[in-house]
Amino acid sequence: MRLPLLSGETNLKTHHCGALTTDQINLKVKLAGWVGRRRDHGGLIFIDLRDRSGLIQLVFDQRNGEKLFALAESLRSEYVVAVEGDLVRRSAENINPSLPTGEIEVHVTKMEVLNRSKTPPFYIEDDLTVDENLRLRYRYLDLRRPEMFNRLKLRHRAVKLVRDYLDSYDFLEVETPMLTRSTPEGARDFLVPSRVRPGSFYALPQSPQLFKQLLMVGGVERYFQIVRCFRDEDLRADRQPEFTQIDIETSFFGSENLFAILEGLMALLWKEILGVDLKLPFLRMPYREAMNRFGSDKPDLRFAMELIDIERLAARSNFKVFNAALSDGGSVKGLCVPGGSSLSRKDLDDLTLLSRQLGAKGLAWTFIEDKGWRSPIAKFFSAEVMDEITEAMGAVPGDVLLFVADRWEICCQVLGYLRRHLAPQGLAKDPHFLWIIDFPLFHYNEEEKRFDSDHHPFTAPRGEDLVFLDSDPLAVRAQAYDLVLDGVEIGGGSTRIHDPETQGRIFKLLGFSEEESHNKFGFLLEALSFGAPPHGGLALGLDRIVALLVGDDSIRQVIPFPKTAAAACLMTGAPAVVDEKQLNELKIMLKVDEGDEEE
RNA sequence: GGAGCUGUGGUGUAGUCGGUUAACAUAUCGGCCUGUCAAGCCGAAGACCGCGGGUUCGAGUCCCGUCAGCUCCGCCA
Repeated sequence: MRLPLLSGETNLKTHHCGALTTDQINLKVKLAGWVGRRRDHGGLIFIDLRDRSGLIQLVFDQRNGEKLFALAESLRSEYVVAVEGDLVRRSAENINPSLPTGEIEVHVTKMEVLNRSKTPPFYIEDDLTVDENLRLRYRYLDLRRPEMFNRLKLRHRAVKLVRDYLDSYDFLEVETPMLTRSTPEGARDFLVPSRVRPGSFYALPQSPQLFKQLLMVGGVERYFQIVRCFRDEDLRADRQPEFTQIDIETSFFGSENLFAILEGLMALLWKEILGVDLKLPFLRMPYREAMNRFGSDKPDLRFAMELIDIERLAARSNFKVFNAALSDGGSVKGLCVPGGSSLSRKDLDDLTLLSRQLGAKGLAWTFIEDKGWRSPIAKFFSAEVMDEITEAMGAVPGDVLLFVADRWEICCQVLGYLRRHLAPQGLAKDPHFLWIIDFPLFHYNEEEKRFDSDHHPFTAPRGEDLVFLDSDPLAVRAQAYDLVLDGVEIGGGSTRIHDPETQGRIFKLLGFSEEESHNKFGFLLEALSFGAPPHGGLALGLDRIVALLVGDDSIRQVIPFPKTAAAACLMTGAPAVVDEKQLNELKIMLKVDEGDEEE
């Protein structure tokens, strides 16, 4: 690959190292990059010169000049050099078949050391096993590794595909504010103090939700944005305090069109980046079914192990735990672990403990053997019922059955967790996309003793469920949907409320007073009253999608400068104490004891 | 807020039942070496075992606390 902009006499590079091929043989080339491995044979030195494209072998021969050779001897790892030389074909016995540039090498005639380097704290090469602490502290060195550069590149390609694809459907990329106002509900906001109005704060957006709706009222019709979002909550492997969404909103579009557009986008990404053809359309599954069958609103469909309802059979037992759950209006559900006989008694105790921590009162279990059940609870069941349960759960000798009897939500949640926990190892990458639909509009918040939006307060209820809005809010289904891939929620969206009257009713149900609604969402209610079009959209988690495309478990791998689990940046030291002067300007006084502060 | 795992030369690891000199590889530095590509050979230097306290005649090892990283629960409209 020739670099047209870099071919002038004054430039350091005419080619990229890894892009050189036999086509350039006999050319004079100028290269620049980092010194990788150095193989010093005394009178002959080989250097792997690395740039973002890959590496090529440089050769220095003592017989071709002492001065240049002495300079080559002084090179160390990660020195930055510019060289000039002849690209030559290696003799047959010197070809390295494991290197893309293994048939060629550069006989250097001129070299300048552009910069020296301290000995790096870890090797700049792929497949390294080094403490993540170090990688994050020296992230710029970590990024020099080809593996990491390829992640950046793949992310760039994905984003470009998204932009071009949405552009081809007349979506317009529009920017929205980063300094906005804090809204109730949802995640904890990151706050930014106002200097001009002391005591007041901006919030960084958790998502551009309201702005994109206002863009619909503003007549944009098809909007998207690759946008940073901020949530001040505890981190996970797939959660960072700042992350990137592919944010989409449409007017006059309808959710069917939206599904089709999104499925097309996923198909494009998987085809262009992984060469995989996705089967369209994606499966759709109601929330209730996902919970009943898989105990999760983001089920991993790469393996079976479905939860089985055994309420009717449980009712025929003398097991008090089952009977009590049922008479309280709860459920009894089971999970069959194929080959579970390898679980030890301690494993089962651990699973029981885990179930308790997840909210269940306990975990019942039985081994399935040729003769039937081997279980502490076998005595509460007739032989007939035991056989019928075994059959209902599709169990064969060698399996273990796990049961939870509790409120329906607890049964689903706990067994769903155990299902994931006990999933077969080494599941192949096999994209099982699905839409989860028919989410409830609300859930009950035990702590606050009120209803919370399951999605967000701007989600439209399903028209036919509107009649329950006052009588039985929990029965109202939302026009909301999540996009799920192999157990990961990669996006979610909804049709929005577009009339101020319905929006007002929802705010009221959520426990906002008239004044509070007016105060915090007055601008939205007002906007809706000026001819808001029917609209809806969704947001995709870009980091998660890229991580899945790359095959990483953690989104830190695809974020160039991520935060640790304690939300710190090990490279810059953020967050950090600020100067007294800065606080004074903001009229902020810290409540922290002096002794607690660093510095 | 809670639970679990990890922390030993620059890096990756070993270190038994608590026992005296903390081992190995690699990187680093020096020497030899003209076809290596994880170059090779010879030599040198490099650790108060995350930090603090305790038990003990004696602690890398046991106990308590603490810090950092990771994973999970809570949390994440």
